[in-house]
Amino acid sequence: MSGRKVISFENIKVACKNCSLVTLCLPMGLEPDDVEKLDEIVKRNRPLHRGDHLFREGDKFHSLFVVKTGSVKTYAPSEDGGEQVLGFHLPGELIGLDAIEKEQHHCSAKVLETSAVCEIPFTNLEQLSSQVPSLQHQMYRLLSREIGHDEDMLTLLGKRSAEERLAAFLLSLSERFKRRGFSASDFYLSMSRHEIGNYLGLAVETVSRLFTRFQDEGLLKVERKHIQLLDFERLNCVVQGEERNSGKRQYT
Amino acid sequence: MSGRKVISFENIKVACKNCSLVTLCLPMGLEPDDVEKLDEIVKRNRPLHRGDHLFREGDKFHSLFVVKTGSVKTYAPSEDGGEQVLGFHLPGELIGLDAIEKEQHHCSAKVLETSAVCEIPFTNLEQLSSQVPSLQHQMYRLLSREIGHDEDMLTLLGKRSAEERLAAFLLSLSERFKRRGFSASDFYLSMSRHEIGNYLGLAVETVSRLFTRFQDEGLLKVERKHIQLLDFERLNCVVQGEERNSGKRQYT
DNA sequence: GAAAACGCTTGATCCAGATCAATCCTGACT
DNA sequence: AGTCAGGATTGATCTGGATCAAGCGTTTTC
Repeated sequence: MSGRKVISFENIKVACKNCSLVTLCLPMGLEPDDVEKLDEIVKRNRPLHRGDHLFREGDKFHSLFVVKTGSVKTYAPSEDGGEQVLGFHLPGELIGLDAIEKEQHHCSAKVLETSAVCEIPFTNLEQLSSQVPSLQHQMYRLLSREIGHDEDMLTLLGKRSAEERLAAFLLSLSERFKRRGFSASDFYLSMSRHEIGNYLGLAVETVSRLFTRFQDEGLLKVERKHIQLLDFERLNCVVQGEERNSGKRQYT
Repeated sequence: MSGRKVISFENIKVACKNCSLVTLCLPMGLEPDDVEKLDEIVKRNRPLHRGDHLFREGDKFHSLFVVKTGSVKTYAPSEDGGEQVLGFHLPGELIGLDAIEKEQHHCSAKVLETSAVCEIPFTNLEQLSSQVPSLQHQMYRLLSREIGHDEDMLTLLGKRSAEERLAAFLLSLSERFKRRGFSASDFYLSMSRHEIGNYLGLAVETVSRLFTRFQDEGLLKVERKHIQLLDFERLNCVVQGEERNSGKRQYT
Protein backbone atom coordinates (compact mmCIF):
# COMPACT_ATOMS: atom_id res chain seq x y z
CA MET A 1 0.00 0.00 0.00
CA SER A 2 1.06 3.63 0.35
CA GLY A 3 2.12 3.70 -3.26
CA ARG A 4 5.22 1.52 -2.89
CA LYS A 5 7.15 4.10 -0.92
CA VAL A 6 10.57 3.10 0.21
CA ILE A 7 10.67 3.13 3.99
CA SER A 8 13.49 5.24 5.18
CA PHE A 9 14.78 3.82 8.43
CA GLU A 10 16.23 7.22 9.22
CA ASN A 11 12.75 8.59 9.62
CA ILE A 12 11.34 5.96 11.89
CA LYS A 13 12.44 7.58 15.09
CA VAL A 14 11.44 11.05 14.07
CA ALA A 15 9.83 13.19 16.78
CA CYS A 16 6.13 14.03 16.52
CA LYS A 17 6.82 17.63 15.64
CA ASN A 18 8.86 16.55 12.63
CA CYS A 19 6.55 13.73 11.59
CA SER A 20 4.61 14.23 8.40
CA LEU A 21 1.53 12.90 10.17
CA VAL A 22 1.44 15.66 12.74
CA THR A 23 -1.74 17.10 11.23
CA LEU A 24 -3.57 13.75 11.05
CA CYS A 25 -2.40 11.96 14.14
CA LEU A 26 -2.92 12.48 17.85
CA PRO A 27 -0.98 15.78 17.95
CA MET A 28 -3.45 17.37 15.52
CA GLY A 29 -4.27 20.84 16.73
CA LEU A 30 -1.96 20.82 19.76
CA GLU A 31 0.37 23.67 20.62
CA PRO A 32 4.07 22.94 19.93
CA ASP A 33 4.74 22.77 23.68
CA ASP A 34 2.09 20.15 24.12
CA VAL A 35 3.30 18.15 21.15
CA GLU A 36 6.65 18.12 22.90
CA LYS A 37 5.09 16.66 26.04
CA LEU A 38 3.25 14.06 24.05
CA ASP A 39 6.45 13.24 22.26
CA GLU A 40 8.08 12.30 25.53
CA ILE A 41 5.69 9.47 26.21
CA VAL A 42 5.59 8.02 22.69
CA LYS A 43 7.64 4.86 22.18
CA ARG A 44 9.01 4.23 18.72
CA ASN A 45 9.73 0.58 18.16
CA ARG A 46 11.56 -1.08 15.31
CA PRO A 47 9.51 -1.82 12.19
CA LEU A 48 7.26 -4.84 12.13
CA HIS A 49 6.90 -7.29 9.29
CA ARG A 50 3.95 -8.73 7.42
CA GLY A 51 2.02 -11.03 9.73
CA ASP A 52 3.41 -9.66 13.01
CA HIS A 53 0.88 -8.89 15.70
CA LEU A 54 0.66 -5.63 17.60
CA PHE A 55 -1.55 -7.43 20.08
CA ARG A 56 -4.08 -10.21 20.22
CA GLU A 57 -7.62 -10.34 21.48
CA GLY A 58 -7.56 -10.86 25.24
CA ASP A 59 -4.06 -9.42 25.78
CA LYS A 60 -3.77 -7.02 28.64
CA PHE A 61 -4.13 -3.47 27.38
CA HIS A 62 -1.40 -0.97 28.14
CA SER A 63 -0.85 1.03 25.00
CA LEU A 64 -2.56 2.56 22.04
CA PHE A 65 -0.76 2.28 18.71
CA VAL A 66 -0.55 4.59 15.73
CA VAL A 67 0.51 3.45 12.29
CA LYS A 68 3.41 5.54 11.06
CA THR A 69 4.08 3.80 7.75
CA GLY A 70 2.51 0.71 6.22
CA SER A 71 -0.85 -0.72 7.20
CA VAL A 72 -2.46 -2.80 9.89
CA LYS A 73 -5.67 -4.79 10.04
CA THR A 74 -7.73 -5.32 13.16
CA TYR A 75 -10.00 -8.33 13.44
CA ALA A 76 -12.12 -10.25 15.90
CA PRO A 77 -11.15 -13.92 15.84
CA SER A 78 -13.87 -16.44 16.63
CA GLU A 79 -13.37 -19.81 18.35
CA ASP A 80 -13.90 -21.77 15.14
CA GLY A 81 -10.92 -20.23 13.33
CA GLY A 82 -13.00 -17.66 11.46
CA GLU A 83 -12.65 -13.95 11.97
CA GLN A 84 -14.36 -10.64 11.31
CA VAL A 85 -12.07 -7.98 9.91
CA LEU A 86 -12.90 -4.77 11.76
CA GLY A 87 -10.70 -2.30 9.99
CA PHE A 88 -7.66 -1.49 7.89
CA HIS A 89 -5.50 1.21 9.41
CA LEU A 90 -3.36 3.65 7.48
CA PRO A 91 -0.66 6.02 8.73
CA GLY A 92 -1.91 8.36 11.45
CA GLU A 93 -4.76 6.09 12.52
CA LEU A 94 -5.09 5.08 16.15
CA ILE A 95 -5.46 1.42 17.11
CA GLY A 96 -6.65 -0.14 20.35
CA LEU A 97 -9.36 2.31 21.43
CA ASP A 98 -11.79 -0.54 22.01
CA ALA A 99 -9.53 -1.95 24.71
CA ILE A 100 -9.74 0.92 27.18
CA GLU A 101 -12.96 -0.17 28.79
CA LYS A 102 -11.98 -3.66 29.91
CA GLU A 103 -8.23 -2.97 30.03
CA GLN A 104 -7.96 -5.91 27.72
CA HIS A 105 -7.80 -6.07 23.95
CA HIS A 106 -11.13 -6.64 22.30
CA CYS A 107 -9.64 -7.56 18.92
CA SER A 108 -6.34 -8.58 17.35
CA ALA A 109 -4.09 -6.35 15.23
CA LYS A 110 -1.82 -7.73 12.54
CA VAL A 111 0.44 -5.80 10.19
CA LEU A 112 -0.26 -6.29 6.49
CA GLU A 113 3.14 -5.17 5.19
CA THR A 114 6.38 -3.93 6.70
CA SER A 115 5.19 -1.12 8.93
CA ALA A 116 6.41 1.32 11.51
CA VAL A 117 4.19 1.88 14.50
CA CYS A 118 4.29 4.31 17.42
CA GLU A 119 3.27 3.04 20.82
CA ILE A 120 1.60 5.30 23.38
CA PRO A 121 1.34 3.90 26.90
CA PHE A 122 -2.21 4.65 27.89
CA THR A 123 -1.64 5.47 31.54
CA ASN A 124 0.79 8.18 30.57
CA LEU A 125 -1.49 9.47 27.87
CA GLU A 126 -4.41 9.61 30.24
CA GLN A 127 -2.42 11.48 32.83
CA LEU A 128 -1.06 13.92 30.28
CA SER A 129 -4.53 14.46 28.85
CA SER A 130 -5.86 15.60 32.20
CA GLN A 131 -3.12 18.26 32.30
CA VAL A 132 -3.53 19.29 28.68
CA PRO A 133 -7.16 20.09 27.90
CA SER A 134 -6.57 20.24 24.17
CA LEU A 135 -5.14 16.73 24.29
CA GLN A 136 -8.14 15.53 26.24
CA HIS A 137 -10.37 17.17 23.67
CA GLN A 138 -8.45 15.49 20.88
CA MET A 139 -8.88 12.11 22.59
CA TYR A 140 -12.62 12.64 22.86
CA ARG A 141 -12.72 13.62 19.21
CA LEU A 142 -10.78 10.56 18.10
CA LEU A 143 -12.89 8.19 20.18
CA SER A 144 -16.03 9.84 18.85
CA ARG A 145 -14.77 9.62 15.30
CA GLU A 146 -14.21 5.92 15.71
CA ILE A 147 -17.80 5.49 16.89
CA GLY A 148 -19.08 7.48 13.94
CA HIS A 149 -17.03 5.40 11.57
CA ASP A 150 -18.28 2.14 13.06
CA GLU A 151 -21.84 3.40 12.72
CA ASP A 152 -21.25 4.11 9.05
CA MET A 153 -20.00 0.54 8.70
CA LEU A 154 -23.17 -0.74 10.37
CA THR A 155 -25.24 1.00 7.70
CA LEU A 156 -22.95 -0.37 5.01
CA LEU A 157 -23.33 -3.95 6.27
CA GLY A 158 -26.98 -3.66 7.22
CA LYS A 159 -28.39 -1.95 4.16
CA ARG A 160 -26.06 -1.83 1.20
CA SER A 161 -25.64 -4.22 -1.70
CA ALA A 162 -22.37 -5.92 -2.58
CA GLU A 163 -21.42 -3.40 -5.22
CA GLU A 164 -22.30 -0.45 -3.01
CA ARG A 165 -20.05 -1.90 -0.31
CA LEU A 166 -17.05 -2.41 -2.55
CA ALA A 167 -17.38 1.00 -4.20
CA ALA A 168 -17.68 2.67 -0.79
CA PHE A 169 -14.63 0.78 0.42
CA LEU A 170 -12.50 1.86 -2.53
CA LEU A 171 -13.58 5.49 -2.29
CA SER A 172 -12.89 5.52 1.43
CA LEU A 173 -9.38 4.19 0.84
CA SER A 174 -8.89 6.71 -1.93
CA GLU A 175 -9.93 9.58 0.31
CA ARG A 176 -7.65 8.44 3.09
CA PHE A 177 -4.66 8.06 0.76
CA LYS A 178 -5.30 11.51 -0.60
CA ARG A 179 -5.24 13.08 2.86
CA ARG A 180 -1.91 11.39 3.43
CA GLY A 181 -0.44 12.90 0.30
CA PHE A 182 -0.66 9.78 -1.84
CA SER A 183 -2.55 9.45 -5.09
CA ALA A 184 -6.31 9.24 -4.68
CA SER A 185 -6.70 7.36 -7.93
CA ASP A 186 -3.73 5.04 -8.10
CA PHE A 187 -2.77 2.81 -5.19
CA TYR A 188 -1.85 -0.65 -4.04
CA LEU A 189 -4.00 -2.78 -1.77
CA SER A 190 -2.07 -4.31 1.07
CA MET A 191 -4.89 -6.68 1.95
CA SER A 192 -6.05 -9.80 0.10
CA ARG A 193 -9.40 -10.19 -1.67
CA HIS A 194 -10.30 -12.55 1.12
CA GLU A 195 -9.73 -9.84 3.73
CA ILE A 196 -11.68 -7.27 1.74
CA GLY A 197 -14.60 -9.68 1.45
CA ASN A 198 -14.46 -10.51 5.11
CA TYR A 199 -14.44 -6.83 6.05
CA LEU A 200 -17.41 -6.10 3.79
CA GLY A 201 -19.40 -9.18 4.71
CA LEU A 202 -18.97 -10.70 1.25
CA ALA A 203 -17.47 -13.88 -0.18
CA VAL A 204 -14.06 -13.67 -1.90
CA GLU A 205 -15.66 -14.72 -5.17
CA THR A 206 -18.11 -11.84 -5.01
CA VAL A 207 -15.30 -9.34 -4.48
CA SER A 208 -13.37 -10.78 -7.37
CA ARG A 209 -16.39 -10.67 -9.68
CA LEU A 210 -17.13 -7.09 -8.70
CA PHE A 211 -13.59 -5.99 -9.49
CA THR A 212 -13.91 -7.49 -12.96
CA ARG A 213 -17.35 -5.98 -13.43
CA PHE A 214 -16.21 -2.51 -12.32
CA GLN A 215 -13.29 -2.80 -14.70
CA ASP A 216 -15.50 -3.89 -17.60
CA GLU A 217 -17.70 -0.90 -16.93
CA GLY A 218 -14.72 1.43 -17.03
CA LEU A 219 -15.00 2.50 -13.39
CA LEU A 220 -11.49 1.40 -12.57
CA LYS A 221 -8.52 -0.59 -13.69
CA VAL A 222 -7.36 -3.45 -11.52
CA GLU A 223 -4.28 -5.56 -11.87
CA ARG A 224 -3.77 -7.81 -8.90
CA LYS A 225 -3.18 -5.42 -5.97
CA HIS A 226 -2.77 -2.34 -8.10
CA ILE A 227 -5.92 -0.24 -8.38
CA GLN A 228 -6.55 2.77 -10.56
CA LEU A 229 -9.83 4.55 -10.05
CA LEU A 230 -10.98 6.00 -13.37
CA ASP A 231 -14.47 7.36 -12.85
CA PHE A 232 -15.07 8.89 -9.41
CA GLU A 233 -18.39 10.32 -10.51
CA ARG A 234 -19.88 6.99 -11.38
CA LEU A 235 -18.24 5.26 -8.42
CA ASN A 236 -20.06 7.73 -6.21
CA CYS A 237 -23.28 6.86 -7.97
CA VAL A 238 -22.68 3.20 -7.26
CA VAL A 239 -22.17 3.97 -3.57
CA GLN A 240 -25.51 5.78 -3.48
CA GLY A 241 -27.14 2.81 -5.16
CA GLU A 242 -27.98 4.85 -8.23
CA GLU A 243 -27.18 4.18 -11.88
CA ARG A 244 -27.68 0.52 -12.72
CA ASN A 245 -30.72 0.02 -10.53
CA SER A 246 -32.67 3.03 -11.75
CA GLY A 247 -32.80 4.87 -8.45
CA LYS A 248 -35.15 2.61 -6.53
CA ARG A 249 -34.10 2.03 -3.00
CA GLN A 250 -35.86 0.09 -0.31
CA TYR A 251 -37.10 1.56 2.95
CA THR A 252 -36.29 -0.76 5.80
CA MET B 1 -40.39 -1.90 27.92
CA SER B 2 -38.91 -1.94 31.43
CA GLY B 3 -41.61 -4.31 32.59
CA ARG B 4 -44.47 -1.82 32.50
CA LYS B 5 -43.22 0.23 35.43
CA VAL B 6 -45.27 3.18 36.36
CA ILE B 7 -43.19 6.30 35.97
CA SER B 8 -43.17 8.29 39.15
CA PHE B 9 -42.89 11.93 38.32
CA GLU B 10 -41.56 12.51 41.82
CA ASN B 11 -38.40 10.72 40.89
CA ILE B 12 -37.63 12.44 37.68
CA LYS B 13 -35.66 15.26 39.19
CA VAL B 14 -33.76 13.09 41.61
CA ALA B 15 -30.09 13.95 42.09
CA CYS B 16 -27.46 11.59 40.70
CA LYS B 17 -26.47 10.38 44.14
CA ASN B 18 -30.02 9.25 44.81
CA CYS B 19 -30.63 7.85 41.35
CA SER B 20 -30.94 4.10 41.09
CA LEU B 21 -28.71 4.22 38.03
CA VAL B 22 -25.72 5.61 39.90
CA THR B 23 -23.79 2.35 39.45
CA LEU B 24 -24.53 2.02 35.71
CA CYS B 25 -24.48 5.59 34.53
CA LEU B 26 -21.78 8.23 34.16
CA PRO B 27 -21.19 8.55 37.93
CA MET B 28 -20.16 4.89 38.13
CA GLY B 29 -17.11 4.61 40.35
CA LEU B 30 -16.88 8.31 41.24
CA GLU B 31 -16.38 9.59 44.77
CA PRO B 32 -19.48 11.16 46.36
CA ASP B 33 -17.88 14.61 46.12
CA ASP B 34 -17.35 14.19 42.43
CA VAL B 35 -20.85 12.88 41.88
CA GLU B 36 -22.00 16.10 43.51
CA LYS B 37 -20.00 18.16 41.02
CA LEU B 38 -21.35 16.16 38.12
CA ASP B 39 -24.81 16.61 39.51
CA GLU B 40 -24.50 20.36 39.24
CA ILE B 41 -24.08 20.32 35.49
CA VAL B 42 -26.78 17.75 34.72
CA LYS B 43 -30.03 19.16 33.37
CA ARG B 44 -33.20 17.25 34.08
CA ASN B 45 -35.89 18.02 31.59
CA ARG B 46 -39.55 17.08 31.65
CA PRO B 47 -40.41 13.62 30.32
CA LEU B 48 -40.61 13.09 26.59
CA HIS B 49 -43.28 11.16 24.74
CA ARG B 50 -43.25 8.44 22.13
CA GLY B 51 -41.95 9.85 18.88
CA ASP B 52 -40.24 12.92 20.36
CA HIS B 53 -36.73 13.60 19.20
CA LEU B 54 -33.78 14.23 21.49
CA PHE B 55 -31.93 15.52 18.44
CA ARG B 56 -31.74 14.95 14.71
CA GLU B 57 -28.85 14.14 12.43
CA GLY B 58 -27.05 17.36 11.55
CA ASP B 59 -28.19 19.29 14.64
CA LYS B 60 -25.48 21.21 16.39
CA PHE B 61 -24.07 19.14 19.23
CA HIS B 62 -24.04 20.61 22.71
CA SER B 63 -25.11 17.86 25.08
CA LEU B 64 -24.90 14.19 25.74
CA PHE B 65 -28.07 12.50 26.97
CA VAL B 66 -28.66 9.65 29.35
CA VAL B 67 -31.87 7.66 29.48
CA LYS B 68 -33.29 7.70 33.00
CA THR B 69 -36.51 5.77 32.38
CA GLY B 70 -38.00 4.44 29.18
CA SER B 71 -36.09 3.79 25.99
CA VAL B 72 -34.65 5.62 23.03
CA LYS B 73 -33.60 4.52 19.57
CA THR B 74 -30.82 6.10 17.56
CA TYR B 75 -30.83 5.84 13.80
CA ALA B 76 -29.13 7.18 10.70
CA PRO B 77 -31.72 8.50 8.27
CA SER B 78 -30.91 8.34 4.56
CA GLU B 79 -32.05 10.78 1.89
CA ASP B 80 -34.57 8.39 0.42
CA GLY B 81 -36.63 8.12 3.61
CA GLY B 82 -35.03 4.89 4.76
CA GLU B 83 -32.99 4.61 7.91
CA GLN B 84 -30.52 2.36 9.71
CA VAL B 85 -31.34 1.79 13.36
CA LEU B 86 -28.06 2.10 15.25
CA GLY B 87 -29.15 1.21 18.75
CA PHE B 88 -31.82 0.91 21.40
CA HIS B 89 -30.90 2.66 24.61
CA LEU B 90 -32.04 1.66 28.08
CA PRO B 91 -31.78 3.54 31.36
CA GLY B 92 -28.22 4.52 32.20
CA GLU B 93 -27.03 4.43 28.60
CA LEU B 94 -25.29 7.45 27.12
CA ILE B 95 -26.44 8.90 23.81
CA GLY B 96 -24.70 11.26 21.43
CA LEU B 97 -21.08 10.14 21.76
CA ASP B 98 -20.72 10.00 17.98
CA ALA B 99 -21.38 13.75 17.76
CA ILE B 100 -18.32 14.96 19.67
CA GLU B 101 -15.96 14.82 16.72
CA LYS B 102 -17.79 17.09 14.30
CA GLU B 103 -19.73 19.01 16.98
CA GLN B 104 -22.77 17.97 15.03
CA HIS B 105 -25.07 15.01 15.50
CA HIS B 106 -24.21 12.05 13.35
CA CYS B 107 -27.55 10.30 13.91
CA SER B 108 -31.07 11.03 15.16
CA ALA B 109 -32.50 9.94 18.52
CA LYS B 110 -36.19 9.30 19.04
CA VAL B 111 -37.90 8.11 22.20
CA LEU B 112 -39.81 4.86 21.87
CA GLU B 113 -42.10 5.33 24.89
CA THR B 114 -42.65 8.00 27.54
CA SER B 115 -39.14 8.51 28.85
CA ALA B 116 -37.15 10.68 31.21
CA VAL B 117 -33.77 11.78 29.99
CA CYS B 118 -30.90 13.65 31.65
CA GLU B 119 -29.01 16.17 29.58
CA ILE B 120 -25.32 16.82 30.12
CA PRO B 121 -23.89 19.89 28.40
CA PHE B 122 -20.69 18.62 26.87
CA THR B 123 -18.55 21.71 27.36
CA ASN B 124 -19.20 21.56 31.09
CA LEU B 125 -18.62 17.84 31.19
CA GLU B 126 -15.36 18.20 29.34
CA GLN B 127 -14.18 20.91 31.66
CA LEU B 128 -15.17 18.97 34.75
CA SER B 129 -13.51 15.84 33.42
CA SER B 130 -10.18 17.59 33.14
CA GLN B 131 -10.43 18.49 36.84
CA VAL B 132 -11.66 15.08 37.94
CA PRO B 133 -9.39 12.34 36.62
CA SER B 134 -11.80 9.58 37.58
CA LEU B 135 -14.51 11.25 35.51
CA GLN B 136 -12.13 11.54 32.59
CA HIS B 137 -11.32 7.89 32.99
CA GLN B 138 -15.00 7.03 33.07
CA MET B 139 -15.54 8.99 29.86
CA TYR B 140 -12.74 7.11 28.12
CA ARG B 141 -14.23 3.86 29.32
CA LEU B 142 -17.71 4.70 28.09
CA LEU B 143 -16.45 5.85 24.70
CA SER B 144 -14.34 2.72 24.43
CA ARG B 145 -17.27 0.53 25.42
CA GLU B 146 -19.35 2.04 22.67
CA ILE B 147 -16.64 1.21 20.15
CA GLY B 148 -16.45 -2.36 21.41
CA HIS B 149 -20.18 -2.70 21.20
CA ASP B 150 -20.27 -1.38 17.66
CA GLU B 151 -17.56 -3.84 16.71
CA ASP B 152 -19.65 -6.68 18.09
CA MET B 153 -22.51 -5.47 15.94
CA LEU B 154 -20.25 -5.46 12.90
CA THR B 155 -19.55 -9.14 13.47
CA LEU B 156 -23.24 -9.80 13.98
CA LEU B 157 -24.16 -8.11 10.70
CA GLY B 158 -21.17 -9.33 8.76
CA LYS B 159 -21.12 -12.99 9.73
CA ARG B 160 -24.23 -14.19 11.53
CA SER B 161 -27.41 -15.74 10.20
CA ALA B 162 -30.86 -14.29 10.79
CA GLU B 163 -31.62 -16.56 13.74
CA GLU B 164 -28.24 -15.94 15.33
CA ARG B 165 -28.89 -12.21 15.09
CA LEU B 166 -32.31 -12.32 16.67
CA ALA B 167 -31.23 -14.65 19.47
CA ALA B 168 -28.24 -12.45 20.21
CA PHE B 169 -30.46 -9.39 20.26
CA LEU B 170 -32.91 -10.93 22.74
CA LEU B 171 -30.16 -12.17 25.02
CA SER B 172 -28.48 -8.79 24.95
CA LEU B 173 -31.72 -7.08 25.96
CA SER B 174 -32.26 -9.68 28.66
CA GLU B 175 -28.81 -9.10 30.09
CA ARG B 176 -29.28 -5.35 30.11
CA PHE B 177 -32.69 -5.56 31.80
CA LYS B 178 -31.20 -7.82 34.43
CA ARG B 179 -28.46 -5.35 35.28
CA ARG B 180 -31.13 -2.71 35.73
CA GLY B 181 -33.03 -4.85 38.19
CA PHE B 182 -35.75 -5.98 35.80
CA SER B 183 -36.56 -9.53 34.89
CA ALA B 184 -34.08 -11.16 32.53
CA SER B 185 -36.67 -13.56 31.21
CA ASP B 186 -39.87 -11.55 31.03
CA PHE B 187 -40.02 -8.15 29.39
CA TYR B 188 -41.80 -5.89 26.95
CA LEU B 189 -40.29 -4.69 23.70
CA SER B 190 -40.70 -0.98 23.18
CA MET B 191 -39.66 -1.19 19.54
CA SER B 192 -41.61 -2.57 16.59
CA ARG B 193 -40.74 -5.68 14.60
CA HIS B 194 -39.87 -3.33 11.81
CA GLU B 195 -37.30 -1.55 13.99
CA ILE B 196 -35.84 -4.82 15.21
CA GLY B 197 -35.47 -6.03 11.64
CA ASN B 198 -33.91 -2.77 10.57
CA TYR B 199 -31.43 -2.88 13.45
CA LEU B 200 -30.46 -6.46 12.66
CA GLY B 201 -30.31 -6.02 8.88
CA LEU B 202 -33.37 -8.26 8.34
CA ALA B 203 -36.82 -7.82 6.80
CA VAL B 204 -39.81 -7.49 9.14
CA GLU B 205 -41.21 -10.74 7.81
CA THR B 206 -38.06 -12.60 8.72
CA VAL B 207 -38.19 -11.29 12.28
CA SER B 208 -41.81 -12.27 12.58
CA ARG B 209 -41.18 -15.77 11.24
CA LEU B 210 -38.26 -16.24 13.60
CA PHE B 211 -40.34 -15.27 16.62
CA THR B 212 -42.90 -17.89 15.66
CA ARG B 213 -40.19 -20.45 15.00
CA PHE B 214 -38.46 -19.78 18.32
CA GLN B 215 -41.79 -20.10 20.06
CA ASP B 216 -42.61 -23.36 18.28
CA GLU B 217 -39.25 -24.71 19.37
CA GLY B 218 -39.96 -23.77 22.98
CA LEU B 219 -37.14 -21.24 23.23
CA LEU B 220 -39.48 -18.44 24.24
CA LYS B 221 -43.04 -17.30 24.45
CA VAL B 222 -44.06 -14.25 22.50
CA GLU B 223 -47.33 -12.39 22.57
CA ARG B 224 -47.15 -9.18 20.68
CA LYS B 225 -44.59 -7.03 22.55
CA HIS B 226 -44.42 -9.28 25.58
CA ILE B 227 -41.48 -11.67 25.53
CA GLN B 228 -40.71 -14.51 27.90
CA LEU B 229 -37.41 -16.25 27.40
CA LEU B 230 -37.80 -19.91 28.37
CA ASP B 231 -34.59 -21.69 27.42
CA PHE B 232 -31.45 -19.58 27.87
CA GLU B 233 -29.22 -22.56 27.30
CA ARG B 234 -30.56 -23.26 23.84
CA LEU B 235 -30.83 -19.56 22.99
CA ASN B 236 -27.13 -19.33 23.68
CA CYS B 237 -26.56 -22.26 21.37
CA VAL B 238 -28.49 -20.48 18.64
CA VAL B 239 -26.29 -17.41 19.07
CA GLN B 240 -23.19 -19.54 18.63
CA GLY B 241 -24.71 -21.06 15.50
CA GLU B 242 -24.85 -24.50 17.11
CA GLU B 243 -27.80 -26.84 17.50
CA ARG B 244 -29.92 -26.94 14.37
CA ASN B 245 -27.05 -26.69 11.95
CA SER B 246 -24.93 -29.46 13.47
CA GLY B 247 -21.98 -27.29 14.45
CA LYS B 248 -20.60 -26.48 11.01
CA ARG B 249 -19.50 -22.91 10.70
CA GLN B 250 -17.89 -21.16 7.76
CA TYR B 251 -14.52 -19.48 7.85
CA THR B 252 -14.63 -16.18 6.09
C1' DG C 1 -68.41 2.66 18.43
C1' DA C 2 -67.35 2.56 13.44
C1' DA C 3 -63.65 2.85 10.48
C1' DA C 4 -59.37 3.81 9.15
C1' DA C 5 -54.58 2.92 9.87
C1' DC C 6 -50.99 0.55 11.39
C1' DG C 7 -48.42 -3.41 12.96
C1' DC C 8 -47.96 -8.27 12.75
C1' DT C 9 -48.27 -12.77 10.73
C1' DT C 10 -48.32 -16.19 7.13
C1' DG C 11 -47.79 -17.99 2.46
C1' DA C 12 -45.72 -17.99 -2.32
C1' DT C 13 -42.13 -16.68 -5.18
C1' DC C 14 -37.75 -14.74 -6.45
C1' DC C 15 -32.96 -13.42 -6.51
C1' DA C 16 -28.38 -11.58 -4.82
C1' DG C 17 -24.85 -13.49 -3.31
C1' DA C 18 -22.99 -17.86 -1.09
C1' DT C 19 -21.13 -22.16 -1.99
C1' DC C 20 -18.96 -25.63 -4.77
C1' DA C 21 -15.62 -26.68 -8.21
C1' DA C 22 -12.02 -26.05 -11.42
C1' DT C 23 -8.43 -23.47 -13.44
C1' DC C 24 -5.15 -19.95 -13.59
C1' DC C 25 -1.78 -16.88 -12.09
C1' DT C 26 2.39 -15.30 -9.65
C1' DG C 27 5.75 -15.25 -6.55
C1' DA C 28 8.77 -18.13 -3.32
C1' DC C 29 11.78 -21.79 -2.86
C1' DT C 30 14.92 -25.37 -4.49
C1' DA D 1 13.86 -22.95 -14.79
C1' DG D 2 10.91 -26.22 -12.39
C1' DT D 3 7.96 -27.11 -8.66
C1' DC D 4 4.76 -25.78 -5.31
C1' DA D 5 1.39 -23.17 -2.58
C1' DG D 6 -1.63 -19.55 -1.81
C1' DG D 7 -4.26 -16.10 -3.94
C1' DA D 8 -7.36 -14.75 -7.67
C1' DT D 9 -10.56 -15.55 -11.26
C1' DT D 10 -14.41 -17.70 -13.53
C1' DG D 11 -18.36 -20.75 -14.11
C1' DA D 12 -22.34 -23.59 -12.35
C1' DT D 13 -25.50 -24.32 -8.87
C1' DC D 14 -27.93 -23.60 -4.59
C1' DT D 15 -30.30 -21.18 -0.85
C1' DG D 16 -31.35 -17.91 3.02
C1' DG D 17 -33.74 -14.34 3.35
C1' DA D 18 -35.93 -10.55 0.58
C1' DT D 19 -39.87 -9.29 -1.80
C1' DC D 20 -44.62 -9.56 -3.06
C1' DA D 21 -49.23 -10.36 -1.58
C1' DA D 22 -53.00 -11.22 1.37
C1' DG D 23 -55.23 -11.42 5.67
C1' DC D 24 -55.69 -10.43 10.58
C1' DG D 25 -55.68 -8.23 14.92
C1' DT D 26 -55.25 -3.85 17.78
C1' DT D 27 -54.98 0.55 18.42
C1' DT D 28 -56.18 5.28 17.26
C1' DT D 29 -59.23 8.69 15.58
C1' DC D 30 -63.23 11.32 15.15
